Amino acid sequence: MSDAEKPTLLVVDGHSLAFRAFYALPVDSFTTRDGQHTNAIHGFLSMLLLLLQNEKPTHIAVAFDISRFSFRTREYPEYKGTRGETPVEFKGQVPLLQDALKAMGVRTLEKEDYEADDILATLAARGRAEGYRVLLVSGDRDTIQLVNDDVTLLYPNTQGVSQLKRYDTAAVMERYGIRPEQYPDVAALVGESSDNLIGITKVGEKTAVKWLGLYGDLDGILEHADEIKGVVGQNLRDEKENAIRNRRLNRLVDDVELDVSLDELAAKPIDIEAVQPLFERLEFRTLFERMKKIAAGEANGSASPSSTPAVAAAPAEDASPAPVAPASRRLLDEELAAWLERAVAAEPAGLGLSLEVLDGRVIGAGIATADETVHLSWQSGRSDYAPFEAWLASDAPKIMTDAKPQLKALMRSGLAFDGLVVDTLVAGWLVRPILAEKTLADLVERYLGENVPQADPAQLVPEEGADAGAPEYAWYTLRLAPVVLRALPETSRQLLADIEMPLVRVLAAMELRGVSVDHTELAALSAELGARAAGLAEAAFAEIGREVNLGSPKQLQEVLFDQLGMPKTRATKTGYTTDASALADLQESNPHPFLGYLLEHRDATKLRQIVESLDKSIADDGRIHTSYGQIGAATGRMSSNDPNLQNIPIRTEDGRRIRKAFRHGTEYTELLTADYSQIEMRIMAHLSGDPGLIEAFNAGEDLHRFVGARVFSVDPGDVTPVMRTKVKAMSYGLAYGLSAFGLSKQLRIDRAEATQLMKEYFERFGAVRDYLRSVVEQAKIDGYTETIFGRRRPFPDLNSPNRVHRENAERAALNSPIQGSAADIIKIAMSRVEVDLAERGLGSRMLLTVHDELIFEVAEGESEVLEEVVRDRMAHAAELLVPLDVQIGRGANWEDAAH
DNA sequence: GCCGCAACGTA
DNA sequence: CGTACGTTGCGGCA
Repeated sequence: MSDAEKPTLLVVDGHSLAFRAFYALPVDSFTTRDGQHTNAIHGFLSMLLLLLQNEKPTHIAVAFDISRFSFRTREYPEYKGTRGETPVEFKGQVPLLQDALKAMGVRTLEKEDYEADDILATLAARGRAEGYRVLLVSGDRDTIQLVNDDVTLLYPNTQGVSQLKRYDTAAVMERYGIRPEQYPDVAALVGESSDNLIGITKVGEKTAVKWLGLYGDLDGILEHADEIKGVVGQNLRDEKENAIRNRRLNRLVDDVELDVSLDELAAKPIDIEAVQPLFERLEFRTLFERMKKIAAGEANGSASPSSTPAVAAAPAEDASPAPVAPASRRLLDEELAAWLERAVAAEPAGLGLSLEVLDGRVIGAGIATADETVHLSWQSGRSDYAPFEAWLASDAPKIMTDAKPQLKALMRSGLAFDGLVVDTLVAGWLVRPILAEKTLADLVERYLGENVPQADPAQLVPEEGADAGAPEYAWYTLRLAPVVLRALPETSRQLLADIEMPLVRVLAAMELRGVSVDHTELAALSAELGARAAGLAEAAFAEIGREVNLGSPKQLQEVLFDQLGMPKTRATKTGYTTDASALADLQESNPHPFLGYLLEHRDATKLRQIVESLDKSIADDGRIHTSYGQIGAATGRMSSNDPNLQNIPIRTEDGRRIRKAFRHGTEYTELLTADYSQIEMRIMAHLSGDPGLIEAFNAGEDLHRFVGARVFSVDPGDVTPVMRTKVKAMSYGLAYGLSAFGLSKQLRIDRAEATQLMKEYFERFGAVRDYLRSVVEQAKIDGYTETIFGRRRPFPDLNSPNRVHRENAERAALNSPIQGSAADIIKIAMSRVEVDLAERGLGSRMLLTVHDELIFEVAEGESEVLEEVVRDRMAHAAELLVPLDVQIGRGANWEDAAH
């Protein structure tokens, strides 16, 4: 019998697919008038209808888990133990889904003590034996083992359930490099965090696959475990029981007793009348229409396979050929002027622009409309390019990709620029602030589904007359913009236009300015720290009678735990931690001079590293030019790199000496620093509306004293330093999702006291707790959090069955609106300050930003006016329920300028 | 030479 | 068992 003649058995893992649908679809769009959530049902049925339409199964079953307990949990209670409670919003949908399936004539199956996957395995085996083509649909990777010539797995991708990836034997081999039946061996070695199965340390998919290639299967690998060298070999020998257990648990049972025959699973024609009342109740109008069509089609007996597969093989094969950038022309003078005028009129949303940069200077440009591109070279002082320069300087809208380095080149080349309306890279980051696309080619692939020919960056040297990439980049950029913008919610578009786009040139200017750093001072400090570190190392070696590499955690572990016999510290992936807090604990329990020397040595070498790297970063102009990452941080913050100027030490005396080396340039009289005090707490007061916290800020009293007075029920004057420290730690920890455990550890108080402190705190500031809870709740529903200015951050892990992942996501989620809103605010302030300084014609300039702090270089006689501008612009960047307080200091260097 | 990890600096 | 980053050196692997 040929495949086409075989009957097709479709078996769906109901729970796993409905669960995926639950998280893939926004719950608020799928709630009936009487409040019943239907997103899981809708997503599931929508997928099922597609499958019915396209796969034309002759037999269908949907398998469900009865509970989270099965023979596996009896055998290994921790199995799937990290999975949290199923959300009630989901649970309530399962019976309705089962009702809907019944009404559709689809048989549902469940079996006490087994998981749905075992039912899949059983039906797959039976189907195969009885000559069926079997299609399995499951979101559980364990089902990969069931794939063979007759059995195909359809696996949902991360986006949801409407797109299923088809895994036949070849696809499994391509994706994993192994045969399907070997998959459980890989999973057993690697572990499966969602099932709470721990694998062999340091063994990932690659290693596991390599071993399988060498030894065939898990048994073979274990037999030859002695031959495997290195740490991983030892890990395998030490932890082989894990792998054996995992393999036992991930083997699906393919002979579950089911009181149903395959014949009984024969697909019945959909009885529209039976389905109608339920679909009406669920308010599934379009779904009902689709179903009617399918039912009608079935009645017509159409059996030919559909030409539109619901199941996407990797890339679409029938896609029309990707459009190619129009050939570029070279234009000058009047021609160029005329073209630009036409182009600007033709593309009211903006022209695509890509600049060619060599050694930091502009040497050419590509400009694009939808169907034309122009390529031009540029040299300073040539009149031919006047129209181009005028266009650049005008506010005619321009669309770029990764504009910042190009704007820097423009600035260096003395070209005025205005009118940046979209940077597709920044826009793409707003769409996906985590894992954002990093290059034009990434963006084109994701949003246009095309490949940029020749992925060379635009900065390559173009031969005069040769076809460089700039016109093509400009053209792709132009086409990208509307697609990326469409992916942005309205609030984010506002954010892009009002905050991010103006910021691009501000950051470019700051990078160009750099900050003056005194090499002599750094060199002296480095030498001093080096000498100190050497002395400390000597002393440390003398204590243990040998020389080790103090920078090697591994060697330190030998010293501490083997040689000195100290108690083991907290475990890490590779052994036991030797971090500073652990060493401090050891020093308390097992005092030893070695520990003290080691800690001091760490401090000295760390500082020296920082000093050295800063020193190396000083450019010829005597200044350090950091780069700001506008699209680095998922919360919306900027980052700083090459070098990172946002982590210059401040807490220790030696650290502060580094800040002394950051000073004003020769044309300037001093540095000015301005920072927001307690901005995150203020944002929390605003977002939570907590009356107590709002009062605290409006009272103008020391925040921690005020809060301490409330929490400990004493007068503000009677708040002791200890009390103040405690509430301060609590307040700061709040925004990070601090637990009682973490609080107790940080304050070195016992758990009970920490719990009590939190209780007292929340009794006085209950709205804060309510707010933090609501952030997480809302994010679970929406799938993202939002800042005051509408910046969104998605949280796919918030509903992860893995507890560790989920709780991490929860803390990140509750922190995100706070940290992100602070970022929004300082970004607004930066742009406004920059504009204001320019408009007033001041010579003072903004150099650095460190999250809630801005550092300026003060021009002669501008001290007061600068302070006024900065304070005003920062304080009024946002109007919150509490005032934004700005602290300003001035001094010859960064340290002295701190207040 | 690349990579993951531990450690540690800042807000 | 506290969020967000970037940088460094070590050690294992190729």
